[in-house]
Amino acid sequence: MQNLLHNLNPEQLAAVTLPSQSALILAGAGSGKTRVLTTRIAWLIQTGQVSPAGIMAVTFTNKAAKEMLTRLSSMLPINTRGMWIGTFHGLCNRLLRTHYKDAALPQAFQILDSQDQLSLIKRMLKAHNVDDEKYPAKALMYFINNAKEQGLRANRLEPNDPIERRMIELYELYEGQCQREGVVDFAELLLRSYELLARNGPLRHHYQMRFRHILVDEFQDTNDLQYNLLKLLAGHDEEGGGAIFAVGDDDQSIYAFRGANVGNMQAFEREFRVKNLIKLEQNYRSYGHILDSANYLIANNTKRLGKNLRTDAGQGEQVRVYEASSDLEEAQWIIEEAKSLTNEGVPRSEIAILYRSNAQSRVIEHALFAAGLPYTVYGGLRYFQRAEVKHAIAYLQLMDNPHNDSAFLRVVNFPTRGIGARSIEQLQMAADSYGISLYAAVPYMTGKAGSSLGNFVKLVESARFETQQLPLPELVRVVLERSGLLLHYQNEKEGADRIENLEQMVNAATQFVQEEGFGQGAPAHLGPPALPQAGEAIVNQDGIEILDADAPLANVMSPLSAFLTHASLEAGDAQAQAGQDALQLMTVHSAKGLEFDAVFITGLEEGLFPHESSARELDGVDEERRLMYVAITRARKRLYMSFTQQRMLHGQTRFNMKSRFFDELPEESLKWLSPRVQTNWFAGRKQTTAWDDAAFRDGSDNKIAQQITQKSGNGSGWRVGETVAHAKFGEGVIVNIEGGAGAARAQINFGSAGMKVLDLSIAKLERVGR
DNA sequence: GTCCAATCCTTTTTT
DNA sequence: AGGATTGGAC
Repeated sequence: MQNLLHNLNPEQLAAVTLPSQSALILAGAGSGKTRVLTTRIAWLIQTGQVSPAGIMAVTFTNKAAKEMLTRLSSMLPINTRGMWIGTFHGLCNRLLRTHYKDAALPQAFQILDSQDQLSLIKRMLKAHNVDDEKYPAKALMYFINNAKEQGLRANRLEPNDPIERRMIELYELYEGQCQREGVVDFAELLLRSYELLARNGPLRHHYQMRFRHILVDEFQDTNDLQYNLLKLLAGHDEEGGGAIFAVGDDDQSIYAFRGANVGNMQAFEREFRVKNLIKLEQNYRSYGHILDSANYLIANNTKRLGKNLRTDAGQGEQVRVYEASSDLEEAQWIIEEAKSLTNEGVPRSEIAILYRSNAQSRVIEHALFAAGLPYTVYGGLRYFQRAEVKHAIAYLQLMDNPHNDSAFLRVVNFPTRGIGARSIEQLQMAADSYGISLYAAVPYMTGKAGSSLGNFVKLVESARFETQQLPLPELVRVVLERSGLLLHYQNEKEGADRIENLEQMVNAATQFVQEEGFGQGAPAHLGPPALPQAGEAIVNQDGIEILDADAPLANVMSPLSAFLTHASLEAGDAQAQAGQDALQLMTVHSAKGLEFDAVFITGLEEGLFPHESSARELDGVDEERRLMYVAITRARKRLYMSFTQQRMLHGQTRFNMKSRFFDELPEESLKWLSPRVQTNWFAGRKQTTAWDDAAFRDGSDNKIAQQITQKSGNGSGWRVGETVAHAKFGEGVIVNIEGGAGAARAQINFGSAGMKVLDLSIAKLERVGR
């Protein structure tokens, strides 16, 4: 115990040792949030207040869940298996697998990822001759997910207009289709679990009695359905429920765009009558100037619970700000700074380059590649999402649940086996008219189409038969062969990588079988044992005994089903081998939860960061500001910020003003880097276009700039890309200049004041020097 | 059934 | 610009 609690600061200690009541911990960035969560669990168990089985801890990412498990097992000499620690989706999956009958699901139900979900919707729209101009698949998907996240089924939605009426009908059709195929989407995992518990009193009561302590990480990211699920589990409206220990940071809520509701924090405080609100404001990560910047910036947001980070680490270095002339030059500057950091002894893996959107990485990657600097880009295509891996998975899915139409269509003619669009269309019609799956409709087909489809079915059947007794990794290997996938990619000229990815799957299966505790040689198809290990019996509505879902997955599903679930729920990090010494490139979103010695925040321009689309959304800029807050607080020792006068985006050159966020940072914490001497990077570059001219004039080399203005110049005395100030419109950036000397007019982007065309001989403009 | 050219679309991302 | 998707030609 002494060990457990020592080294905690007073607030952390208070949080860890709170009595068994619901509590809200406002944990600022770098304040030891994960430490508090895990120590709390360990303390509860060690002091005998709860058994491991009485603990449920929920996170949003698999990474966070794993981290928690690792830390816990280093603190306590206990088996973590009895505890429910995982993501919302992972835990719901476990619940539904155990109680699949009560949830009205087939035992081998499969999980659709977003890709599969979209393709199912597209297929459905086509089958019902829906005008996809009027009802785009993506819009419908958004509509459905949104409804589910609010806990609403189609029959509970009220249409406001004919379009919505149709959407609701389509939502209903979609649900029917999923049910027929035996598949569930991500939102469905949660909604089904919610409904299962809401409907089934004895079951709900059982879990309420079991989970005395529910701990929730990143509470600010919960959506309404997740919050309601928690309320149900904690028995909020009922007698004797458990306690929820919620940890979150309203300032780091950056997922509103996908349904997260920060309001859940206030709602939780109110509805659970939280007496224990503890703020963790001591930061152990960053130096003073960095924290001051973060605090100043976030103070511009109104609706906050209020929190200010502090540190004992001293002020440290100022934040370095750099204005580049173009995105290319920005990238070049980053490279030089990164090189000198490396020379100072900072490992490359401790240097992060952050950007608002993925599209920005290309320019930087290009420059890094040219400079020969090793780098890793986060957030690329994940392993289980690669086309060839999805194909192999589809074969496995068909073997486990042949009624999964998405899987069927993905591979029925891949590798090609002479089954064309025509045959598929006929099959589709047959399936629709009988109301059965494509696979089940194959026997109704006649003629040539019938025989080739029949052969495909035979292939799947025989693969299943042949692998009946094989353990999972062996099964995967056989399927790779029998499906013809390996052969197909062997004949393709760019296929080597794909083959490697496919063979990797055998390893993934081996590792999976070991980690999940399936018997080493257990046949992959074998269902769960008839008598699962000890678990309390529960009597359901119909008086039938069911089992508690505390058994390992091995007891509720076959190795194959479990592996497929794993593939959908944990798409697999693309950069599992990212350990090498490389610069870390990622979006600000994916940087959440990470920290680095040195951080570059790039592209700090109006329209990019804050992103232009945020202006249209309610509280959109506030969310962008929180995003910026997250970015700043990633840095331990050194922070860089950069912006550029011009940038290529979607094939067009844009001239942006520097981000408004610069005006919200404390001046004394910023160090505006003096313009550097021009490097010979520019040498030899053609100067034919206005863009190139502008690229030369970053203010760092005024002589050259003036010369060029005079030579090529429009004689107006102003140049494109320059920042100017106007008495009425404020600061703006010159986007274009038309006409010659004396009659020049400039198109100027005044940001919030809009785009204006001003006559340069009349308008009173001032240069804004930085 | 396959291949290539025209067309579309582009915020952030996890499960 | 670039990639993913779709439609038409063979």
